[in-house]
Amino acid sequence: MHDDPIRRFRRFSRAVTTEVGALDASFLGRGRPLGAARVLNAAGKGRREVAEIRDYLGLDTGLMSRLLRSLESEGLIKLSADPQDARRRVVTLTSAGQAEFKAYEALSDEQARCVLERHKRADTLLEAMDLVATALGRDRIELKPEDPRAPAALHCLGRYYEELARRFDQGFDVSLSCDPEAGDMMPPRGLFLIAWSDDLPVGCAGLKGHGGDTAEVKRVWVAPVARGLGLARRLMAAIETAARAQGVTRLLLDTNSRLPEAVAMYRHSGWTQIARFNDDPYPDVFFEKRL
Amino acid sequence: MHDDPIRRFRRFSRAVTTEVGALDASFLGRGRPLGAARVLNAAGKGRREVAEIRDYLGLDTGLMSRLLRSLESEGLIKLSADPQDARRRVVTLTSAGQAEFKAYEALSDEQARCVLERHKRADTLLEAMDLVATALGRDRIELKPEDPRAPAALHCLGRYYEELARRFDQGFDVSLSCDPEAGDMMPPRGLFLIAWSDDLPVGCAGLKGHGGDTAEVKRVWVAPVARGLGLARRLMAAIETAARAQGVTRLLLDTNSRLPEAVAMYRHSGWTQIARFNDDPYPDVFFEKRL
DNA sequence: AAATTTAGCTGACTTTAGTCAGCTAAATTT
DNA sequence: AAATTTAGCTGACTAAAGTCAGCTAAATTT
Repeated sequence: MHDDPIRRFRRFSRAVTTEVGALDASFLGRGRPLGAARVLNAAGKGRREVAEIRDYLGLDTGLMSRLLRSLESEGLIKLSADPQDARRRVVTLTSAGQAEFKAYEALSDEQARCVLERHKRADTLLEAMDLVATALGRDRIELKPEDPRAPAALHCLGRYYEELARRFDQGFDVSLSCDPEAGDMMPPRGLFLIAWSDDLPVGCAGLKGHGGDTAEVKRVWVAPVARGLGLARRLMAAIETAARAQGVTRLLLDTNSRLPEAVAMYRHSGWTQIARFNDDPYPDVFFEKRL
Repeated sequence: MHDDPIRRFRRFSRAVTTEVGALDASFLGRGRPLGAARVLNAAGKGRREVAEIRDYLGLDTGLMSRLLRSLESEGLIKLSADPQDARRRVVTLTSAGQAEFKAYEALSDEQARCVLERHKRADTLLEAMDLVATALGRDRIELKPEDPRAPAALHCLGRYYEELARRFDQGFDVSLSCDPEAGDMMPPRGLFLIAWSDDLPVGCAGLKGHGGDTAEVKRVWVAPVARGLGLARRLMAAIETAARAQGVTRLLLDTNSRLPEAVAMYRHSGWTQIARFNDDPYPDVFFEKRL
């Protein structure tokens, strides 16, 4: 009875409605209705086009217009015409607006700090929060190309290497493995994709090409908090699509029998096991796929 | 940067505001404003006194009165005077009200089911949800006396025994240990407390007395999802207070060195290690505390 | 018994959110 | 160049939520 999944889920909903709802309500402390505060925050976070903000917050054009007017009359924002298309309008925060935005940010940060500081096991709590947030937002996970040397990419790769080191008996040292050149994992020869759940990178996959009709899939990784959401398949499918678009007809990849989930996934996704095709010391299972 | 705790906490807040907020909005599908629906739900869940519901939902008397009026005119509730105090009013659901309440429950259940069914690792997700919900609601955790044979008590004890079985090399079989009689852990001789986080039991502790001035603390357990919140100390303090009130001047307890957190906690809470005082095969560390 | 407190009701009010039709002006299509 | 589409604004509206003063009647205190 106390293990009933539905009951547990609903308990969770109640808890976050109460607690996170209370956090939201604190925005009212700055003497501005929530709607206006949300618009100011969206603008502060870099959403500059009126249509974009309206869309993001799901507002009617009339309501949006009035909210902008009220922020404008408070002297927090300035509206100007988009130079490309004078019908569209662009929001800019005035310095007072910047300050007000920062005040909201500080409020949120402070609340987060309050909750986290009281916890002896903040790391466990955050891990759980990441997992829940990723699961709830699964339909909004986006795959975006990235430079494999960008911070988010290095974050993913670092986690990936750490995990390999934990899984392999002999550990893992990337300098002993054949680490692709960044240029080989970027257009036009290749690609490096990151899966974003909101602002957290939760997975990656690389396509290493050299312009020929064979390319290699590398660095397929899904964060522990994002497993079970079918993200690896989604990343693989995107990589394959990109490979096809780049004229690749044969894909290769190497992996290791200590990663049985990965091996099983490849087997179930149309990959054929083949003989070793490189002398990298880490992999012991090799696959190919004809596109 | 992607590991910044505050950033991660705020990502969680955004995710639940979006997702759980969307679940709430579905209540509007039944053609009733959210306020009225919330009152109906509170009444359906057993909150019968108007003041209690008003307090729970944080409503003004005027607003509450109007919401009750609207539910009454819909034929969903009946209001009557409290027999003890005719100023107070009591809400009763009519059969139409019961049906409507059940429809809301079914809606919530269905939403929970939808989210959970899509997840391959629903158990991991629920574990994380329990942890987050317990952490966020930590200030609302309540200790309540319970019959040690009640379902919630058996739930806690079962989890406790499972954990002992995992921790002890030789496993744990409660029938080989000295399992207290239920009557010894109930007033007036003893006590059995459960820590409730909303409707989930997340900890327990027993006081086993026999009417004399010595009593024993038994079955102190905190659910993994509730650890790090200081619950064990809170339970112990409540047990000690109850023991004092029952005229106990000396408390005993036995534990095991395979539970080092527990041993450390007792040491830091004024307990003194003493020699073995029973022949139970499982404990190997013994404590006493003079009250 | 009188005074005070408490629980709830009512009317009059405000704020916030949101909808909708019709408008202007710029951009795009024909 | 005319017609159409698009982006946003405005006025007039509604619904929901919430506030507040003043009221009644029951209960409690003095």
